[in-house]
Amino acid sequence: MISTATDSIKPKVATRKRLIDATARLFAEHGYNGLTMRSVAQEANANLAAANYHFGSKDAMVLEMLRERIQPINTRRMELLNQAKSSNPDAQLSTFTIFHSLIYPIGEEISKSVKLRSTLAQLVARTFTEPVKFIERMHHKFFSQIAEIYHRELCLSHPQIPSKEIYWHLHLAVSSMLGALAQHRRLHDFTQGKCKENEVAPLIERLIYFVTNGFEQGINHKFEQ
Amino acid sequence: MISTATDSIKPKVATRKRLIDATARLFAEHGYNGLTMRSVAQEANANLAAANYHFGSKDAMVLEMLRERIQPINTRRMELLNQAKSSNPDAQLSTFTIFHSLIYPIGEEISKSVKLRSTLAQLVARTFTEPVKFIERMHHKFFSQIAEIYHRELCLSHPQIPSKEIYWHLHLAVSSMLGALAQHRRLHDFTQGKCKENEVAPLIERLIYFVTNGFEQGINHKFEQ
DNA sequence: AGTTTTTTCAAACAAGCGTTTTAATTTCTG
DNA sequence: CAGAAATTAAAACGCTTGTTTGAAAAAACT
Repeated sequence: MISTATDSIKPKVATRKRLIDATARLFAEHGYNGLTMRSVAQEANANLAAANYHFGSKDAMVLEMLRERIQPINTRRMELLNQAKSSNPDAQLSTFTIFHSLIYPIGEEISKSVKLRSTLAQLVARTFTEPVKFIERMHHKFFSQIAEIYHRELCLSHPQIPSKEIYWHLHLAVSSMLGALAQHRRLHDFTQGKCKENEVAPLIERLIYFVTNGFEQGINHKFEQ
Repeated sequence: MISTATDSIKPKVATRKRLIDATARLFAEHGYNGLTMRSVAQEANANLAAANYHFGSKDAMVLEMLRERIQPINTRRMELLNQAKSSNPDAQLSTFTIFHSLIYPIGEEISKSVKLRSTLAQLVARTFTEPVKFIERMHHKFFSQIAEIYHRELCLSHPQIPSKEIYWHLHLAVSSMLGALAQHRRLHDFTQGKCKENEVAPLIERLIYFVTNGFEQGINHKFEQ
């Protein structure tokens, strides 16, 4: 299992990568319960037992796939956020800048690979809607900390707004982002063909403005309680 | 199967209702594939064969449950919309009024029954994210026509905005609504306990404002292409 | 080279799935 | 009340699921 001279765990085999890719595609399309070890093996041109050999179990395989797909997005988010902060160390970040750093990396990742195009949006979204227990735990581990980071950043930018109100509207903003990703594949049908699914950039651009405006107007509105 | 004197199909039995209720709860919690005939039977205190006897198949049972749960919401939407139009026959509807009629009925239905509270939001949302084919078809049949109605209404209220741009932002608004419903059960965790899940009214109220503002500001922004 | 480790492969396992069957029971009807 | 219809119940049907096994093949290493 250990490769050459380096002591890093790097199995170098192509089968493993093919399995991960197949897992990503099938998980995005059919969800956790709809993904079967046999379908993954077939899609990856691998033997049925290969998946269990490389990952140990179906759970472990799906988790590893999610880790590999989601980690780069979160890394990029922190990059953009820190970049914006360091370019203007004393000023507050604008709401737009904050949400841009949250949403834009997803668009980048979707556009990066044509093969992933109609897949990644749904993959990310599905991690939030899948009812399987262990995926919920994983989601908590992966996303709760960056949610806290964004909440803190938004509080700094809007010192006059109560923390709880920031929470409410950050929740709405994140929910909108996920909803838009999840529904993206329906865009063509929904709009009677007027908007094309492969228009990723226009969607991301409008989405960033949408949540920015919803957030900014919302926190300044007087709600009861 | 036919009851008393009326020739309407009304099986009068309580078992059928218990099965539908159990189906709704388990579908919302575990999705289509995670819902099993045996779990439904157990949850409903019925025999395994009862579900097949009453509905013929798992598919038919789930479809019937969805029909019974979603129909009232759509009916109420049309009620509110027509009510607003007839109270001011000559004036255009405000964006807020339109989205209020779209979103508010869901809050009503959620609050109506305490038992359904944490269920209906996720149930509606799940019909949009479930990857199962026949649910997608059903979804199309149920929602595409009312999507058209709302698109037409928004075009009437914003005659200067191109139809396509209305489509883009209606898509974002609907996606936000669904995302918020799907993520609602995570609200408590997400906000570190600051916002409670059982606060349905505050969520619905903020959601209506959120999408209204996102929509109105968005359609007036100059996007490329 | 030979030997050890890693990877593939076909076959089988028990468990859970939706559905069907057949009989017992309840409920309605005349 | 008797007979018919509707409903419930238990058991079994094939089929698919994730996982395991043990031998064959490939790759790596000294």
